[in-house]
Amino acid sequence: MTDKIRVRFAPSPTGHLHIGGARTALFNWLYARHNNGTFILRIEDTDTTRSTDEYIEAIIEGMKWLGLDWDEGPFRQTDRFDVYRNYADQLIKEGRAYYCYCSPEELEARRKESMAQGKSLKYNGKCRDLKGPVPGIKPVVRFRMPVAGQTIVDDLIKGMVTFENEQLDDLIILRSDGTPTYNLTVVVDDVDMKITHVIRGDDHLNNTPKQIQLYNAFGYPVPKFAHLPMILGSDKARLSKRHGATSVMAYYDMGYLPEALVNYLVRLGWSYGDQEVFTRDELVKYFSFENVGKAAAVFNPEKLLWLNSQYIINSSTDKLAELVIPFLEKNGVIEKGQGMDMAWLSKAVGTLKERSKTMVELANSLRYYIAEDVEYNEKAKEKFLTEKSRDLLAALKEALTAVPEFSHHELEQVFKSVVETHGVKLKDLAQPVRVAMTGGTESPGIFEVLEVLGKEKTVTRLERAIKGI
RNA sequence: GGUCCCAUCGUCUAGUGGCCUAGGACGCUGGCCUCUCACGCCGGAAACACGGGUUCGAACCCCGUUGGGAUCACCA
Repeated sequence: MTDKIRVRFAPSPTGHLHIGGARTALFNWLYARHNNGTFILRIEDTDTTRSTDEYIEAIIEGMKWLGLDWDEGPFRQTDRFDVYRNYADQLIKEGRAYYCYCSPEELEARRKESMAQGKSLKYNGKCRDLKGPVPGIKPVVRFRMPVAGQTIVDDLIKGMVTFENEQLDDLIILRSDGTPTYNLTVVVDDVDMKITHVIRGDDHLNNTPKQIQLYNAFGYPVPKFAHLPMILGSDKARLSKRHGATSVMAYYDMGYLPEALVNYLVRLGWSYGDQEVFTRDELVKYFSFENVGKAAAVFNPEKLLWLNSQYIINSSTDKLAELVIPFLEKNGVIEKGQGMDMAWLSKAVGTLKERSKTMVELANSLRYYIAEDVEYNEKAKEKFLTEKSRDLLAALKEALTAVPEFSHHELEQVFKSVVETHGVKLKDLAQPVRVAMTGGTESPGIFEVLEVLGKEKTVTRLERAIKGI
């Protein structure tokens, strides 16, 4: 029996859950679920000046929408300051950490100088061997890094990565106000929460050897690491607001299904042969770090859009009908809280789902089914609502009023006979009717449209079209 | 600048020394289907960054070059 796998997603609440964070969370979640492990949510809010409760809520909202459920937490680091203090005190007592009285200005000046001389920017160790305190200055606490030897990170994705210890900086673990910094809190928490695998973005790879030294100092076993490659924008720079929407919930607003985003994100860096579309169960079943690539990936909105359209096509019309309601309220097609005939809506959605790439598109197309009247596209009206089509439309209206049942089959018969008696092609009738019904030239099959619309609306719209010619 | 990471079509990727004349997907594009638009189906253009090795044989292994990225905070 091996130990149970425990992983965590540890966002800092200084912004919404963004695409990169969501993917990190997703890979953690997948690894936990694949191995029947435990997924922990930990909020790293030690930067009290930038962290807010609103962002914590936003992150939780995003995770819930994506269906990334956690087993423990959310824990907040601000609730655990005394824990970190104890660990830091222990290091000071053992001489593995020391007080540093250098001022931020002094440090900054030294960094600039090092930069100018082309040297590494690490701390020069000025306060390393200070005998007593410097009066009048509140010191920070620095961790004493080993100055010789190497630290090797054994990474599940990158392989063995070797760092020279002399490159490692004496990092600050306690600020001058006594609050702990990131490098202390992650290690302490990962130790405390018995994290077995640290899965995070590879922007943390350079921090890892320093953290390993901290684990060593505390005498704890080092967890396994997996550093995921970054997500880039189309210009190959790290994905940011400049590249468009980066907040996960912005994708909800744009009409994306969470399953599609999840599928897209997991394929950014991970693959399973040639398969492109996965169910969530398949993802959990197949996931492995062996199939995670090492190279950074460019975020490609077109492919996400295609995946979304696939998920819409493959979703049941009942589900889609439920999901589209908020979008109909938002675009003003229905009133908030207005009752809907869900069976009918579901049928309407069925005619539209394979031509809607997003829920927003679906909701917009639904307008001509639901609204009392349609607005003509000027060009469409000009081209198809003509003298020539007036008689056809009139004949159709006549024939339709006699039809008892508005079914696909019945409607097809009626159209056929009208077309035949007038010696025209189906398209000569279908397009004008389409404009009369939807206002435009693109829509589902005309028989489907009429079936959903029903007799009353169909006849009314035909009359209006004829009158308008 | 120091350190670290990375490198297959425009993009996401398959490929783990012979199955590669390099496969799939998005996008682009030609056609079919057809009452329009989609969906779907069939076809096309499109890549191993470069240079050295190793080997009978290299997209795959090694070295270098080039190019990209990350990081070097009293941020996380």
